[in-house]
Amino acid sequence: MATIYEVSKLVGVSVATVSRVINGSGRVREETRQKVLAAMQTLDYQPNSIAQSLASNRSNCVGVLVPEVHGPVFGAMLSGIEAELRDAGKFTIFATGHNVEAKEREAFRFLVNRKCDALVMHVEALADAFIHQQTHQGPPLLIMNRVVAGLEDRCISLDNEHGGFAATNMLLEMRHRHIAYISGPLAWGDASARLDGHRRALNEYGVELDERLVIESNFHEVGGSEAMAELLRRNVSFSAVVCANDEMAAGAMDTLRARGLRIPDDVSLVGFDNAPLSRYLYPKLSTVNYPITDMGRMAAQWVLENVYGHTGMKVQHVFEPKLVIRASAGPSPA
Amino acid sequence: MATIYEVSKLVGVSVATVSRVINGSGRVREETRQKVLAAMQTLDYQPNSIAQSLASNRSNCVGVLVPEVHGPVFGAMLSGIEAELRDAGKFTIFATGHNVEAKEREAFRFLVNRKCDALVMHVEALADAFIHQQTHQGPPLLIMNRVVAGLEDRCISLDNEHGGFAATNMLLEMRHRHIAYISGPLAWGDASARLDGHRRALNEYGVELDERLVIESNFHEVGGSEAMAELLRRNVSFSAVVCANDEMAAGAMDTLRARGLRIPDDVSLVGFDNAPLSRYLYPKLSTVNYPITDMGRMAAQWVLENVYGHTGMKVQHVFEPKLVIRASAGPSPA
DNA sequence: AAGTAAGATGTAACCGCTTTCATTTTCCTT
DNA sequence: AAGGAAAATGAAAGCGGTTACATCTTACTT
Repeated sequence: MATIYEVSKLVGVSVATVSRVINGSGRVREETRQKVLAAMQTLDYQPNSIAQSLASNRSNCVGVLVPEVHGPVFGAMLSGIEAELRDAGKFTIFATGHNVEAKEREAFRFLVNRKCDALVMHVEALADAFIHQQTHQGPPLLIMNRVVAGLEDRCISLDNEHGGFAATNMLLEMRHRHIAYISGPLAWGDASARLDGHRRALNEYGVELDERLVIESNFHEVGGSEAMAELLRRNVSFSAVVCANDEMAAGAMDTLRARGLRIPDDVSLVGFDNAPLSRYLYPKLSTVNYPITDMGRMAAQWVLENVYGHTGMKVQHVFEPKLVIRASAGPSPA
Repeated sequence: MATIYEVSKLVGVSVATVSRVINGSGRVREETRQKVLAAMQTLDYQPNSIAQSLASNRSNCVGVLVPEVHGPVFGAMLSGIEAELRDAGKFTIFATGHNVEAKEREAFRFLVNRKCDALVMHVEALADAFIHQQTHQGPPLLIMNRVVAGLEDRCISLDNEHGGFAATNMLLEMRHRHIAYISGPLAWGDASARLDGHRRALNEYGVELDERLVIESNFHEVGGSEAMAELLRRNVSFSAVVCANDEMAAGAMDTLRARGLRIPDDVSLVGFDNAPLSRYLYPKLSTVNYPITDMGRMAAQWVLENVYGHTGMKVQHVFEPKLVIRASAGPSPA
């Protein structure tokens, strides 16, 4: 593969000049520029990006740290980030942390080591303190889906509380008054914020929350299924259930159906995330849209603006979730 | 951040020695090694991987070129690749090609440019000729989900024909004789291989294929839905349908339900891929498992063995799909 | 036409590491 | 104790770019 040196020799200029035309930096006479460009063509020259990185101390790589690569949420997020960055000629490297502190730490080091110019992180286990500390060294950090106090301008998140509110509010408007809630792990910020929204909605309607109708689960299908079974076992009547994500709603739906309960005739069901699966369920699941691809794209824009000096990016830090109304929720029979 | 130079100064040896202990290359007296290790600790030294790459002409990056980042198939594949590579301390960079030639070409250049040590590609639009040509230059290529003549040992693929056979065979064993088939774009190798399997199964049972029961669609949900509508319009009776992927099966299911047809009582349905959504459908979809995560992992192992000289990897080039029997297919009513 | 500032280009140090080859040490062998 | 092979280490030349600074050209200005 041709090097910058060969190009410079072919044109009869110094490597500095070639470098200038490659980067559009400094001034080069138009005539020279054309000659260099032509030589690059003939030699099929491509700058060695590793060498560029070493010399310029900039890798053109953005690291993305997610719990998992696949799955509706992270896949979509990665997708948004990659699309936006690649349009800008930047590379995306990723690593997974599985929401386990040790792994998140390791993945973090892994990416920092690679001299990523910035890191977009969706981490659950790493403490705020760790994040704060890292902002004083190493690459700029952008935190997804979590608000770290004092670093709000480096966070992109969903207004989970509002989403939880909207879900429950819709059911209340449909005259449901006995609404169960299957939550995610309350140690996680998003799960507890969603539940807070649920609480507020009930409160605004003057409906008292029956704690027996709230169950903490794990965001997984099986968890939702078991939670629903437990809910039925408690023998406290309810006409609707809010699940803190769609997967748990899928599990809950399974259990309801197995017990011969009809949806939405006997029980209305609302999920959260608007994951692809929500459209595949039968009946199709009413849910709260989580614009994760857009948020990924926004993360990329933040990086482009704050790290690569692009301008004209309008970064939005908090996204409002919107209701997606489908068939799984209907008016209260009572 | 500390450099190798500072470490060498602290210990009082040359950078060459430090480099040797970092890489475990060459011989270093145990005592010296310990001192170097200690110094690395105190300085919190981390080798600059960019510099390592430049000097060693090895980036420790593997490029992955997929049509999309998200979605059940590619997400899972990426996941398998990343997990395996990271355990080996390698980085994964990815880019998307959207099955469009120009984009695949661009993504390819993008990754090659980054000096990836190897490329794992799931491409549809790039011609065999292009791939052949690239094997003579640039990084080693591994092709996913496609068999390029003459490069079989650089391909990892699913035996799609066998999968198609298995799906139809199961229905035949359930005494179905009028089996419709909704195919993917026949220009794509996997789609046509699956249909070939269908043909062979019918043939082995001595059932003649009615061409009116075969429809070419696009692998998408809406396509499956429309294809099913068209199938019903043709007014050729059938008691079962094989869909070349689960998404189309989901669409087909929608249409069937809208027409008041019961599954599997009136029509049995079989999908392909065993994507997550297949479990969410109602009734749960019988399908053919596509072990894509394993295949991704295998791709990574191929790279580790053939590029990074790891040994003991057992690379399997062709994977056998297996039936996943669920509720959407039952015995023929006739 | 001389003086000068801006423009264009070149020189060479440097980025942080790997690796070849030469040199020095160590440890046997006899 | 001398000789020599093997082991350990060091010196220095890259890897392919970027960039500060120096130098040489141009094009004005008066």
